[in-house]
Amino acid sequence: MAKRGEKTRQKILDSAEKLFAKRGYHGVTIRQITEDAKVDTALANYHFGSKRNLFDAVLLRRAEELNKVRLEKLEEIEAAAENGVASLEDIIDAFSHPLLDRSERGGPGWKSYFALIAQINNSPEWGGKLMTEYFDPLVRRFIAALKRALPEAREEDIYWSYHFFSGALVLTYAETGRIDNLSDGKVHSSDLDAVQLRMPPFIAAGFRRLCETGGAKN
Amino acid sequence: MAKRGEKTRQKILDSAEKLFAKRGYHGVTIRQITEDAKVDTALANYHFGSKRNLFDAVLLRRAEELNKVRLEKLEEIEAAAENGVASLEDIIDAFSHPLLDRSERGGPGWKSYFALIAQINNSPEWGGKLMTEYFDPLVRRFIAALKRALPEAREEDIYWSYHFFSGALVLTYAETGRIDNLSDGKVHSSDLDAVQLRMPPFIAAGFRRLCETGGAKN
DNA sequence: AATGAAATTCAATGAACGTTGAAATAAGTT
DNA sequence: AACTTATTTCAACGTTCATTGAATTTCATT
Repeated sequence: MAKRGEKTRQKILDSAEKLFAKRGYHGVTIRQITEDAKVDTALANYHFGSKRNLFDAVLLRRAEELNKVRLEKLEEIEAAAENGVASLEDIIDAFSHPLLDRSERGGPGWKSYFALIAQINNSPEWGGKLMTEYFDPLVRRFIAALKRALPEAREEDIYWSYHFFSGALVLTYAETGRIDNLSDGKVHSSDLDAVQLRMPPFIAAGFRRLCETGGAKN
Repeated sequence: MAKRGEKTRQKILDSAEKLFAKRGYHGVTIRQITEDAKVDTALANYHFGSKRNLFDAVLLRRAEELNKVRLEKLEEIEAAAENGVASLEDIIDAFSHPLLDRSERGGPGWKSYFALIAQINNSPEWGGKLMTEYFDPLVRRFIAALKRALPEAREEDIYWSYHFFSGALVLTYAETGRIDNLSDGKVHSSDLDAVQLRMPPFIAAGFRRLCETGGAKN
């Protein structure tokens, strides 16, 4: 049974997740993490080997569940479609709903996790490499579904459309509060239910405009 | 004449911009910056007071030009429209083109600057506060134009649509190379001309779907 | 050439960094 | 209860951090 130090491990992971999300990898020290977790400083290195390994462990912990549930959702809607080809709106929802739902209702750990992913995603230091490492297979599976939903589309238009979609989604779960300021409180970045309502139609319309009607030329 | 130390100041700003863009505020040291700029370590503090002030100076240097040219472009297209109401596509282009154009053709300094903005934008540490500080007045002006272009829209739909637009744009000039990986080289994140062609139709279609046709309910 | 302010160099500050090895403690196995 | 291994504690390692004060150099103006 590998359970003696498991509680400590999880406490360190929780604190690391929270603090990395707030200030980024370089903005947080091992001492801050272990102090927040109320464990000895040396335990972070004992359990994870190095600060960098701890960072990877934080990312990996929730990535697996996330990839699993998103894939299941995609397969589900494809199975429900009579011809096996899911609708654009359903694909977009299957891609984004598991994320927004966990950020909204999964507890503070999930919220921190997504805030961290949002930072990593837009940084040249981690963006290309880490995101590819953790999420590439799943994204490729979704892009295949998108291609089937838009059989006439040119490949580049699919990729750019996905890119726009991805940017909109990532900024959403970054939850920086910027839109709260801009709208003078009329809209709240934490209202992810409002996003779940609006993202599929918005993004699907963009996809169709770009991928169905000859795209950029019109 | 305030020019004796100006060359040094600019060299420090250039190196700071480059390195902050690569590794973020906390991931860069004053020593790395001054070494890259080939000036003495103490000069960063002499000219800028503190590391944090240097960071702000980097952000401010190009923000002013950026806000100026984007506002001019918006006023230009509004003046050209017969009723003073610019088209959705034109507004979107006026908002994004000055950024993408400078990132593509403005030299490495501009490219670094946008990469830095992309990181800041998605981080809770800086995102809400700094972006608001440097870009709020301009964005509010654009949102006013969007409201005129979509007179029947509900305000929340405008804000959320702008939010999606903003996320797509920011990820674009982050240029993390992720889409290069995903597309196996069929699409390049550095090909901002391809984005300029596709972003206005994609985003405009999303706006219309959300803001014209009753939005989320359909 | 002399003056004085601005700019630069140099050396050093105390604080904080990630990491480590040895000692102490806790828990599972015999 | 004795033994063994995993975990935790404690103190310290050497390095690097942002910042600073004093000395030196540079340069425009006399």
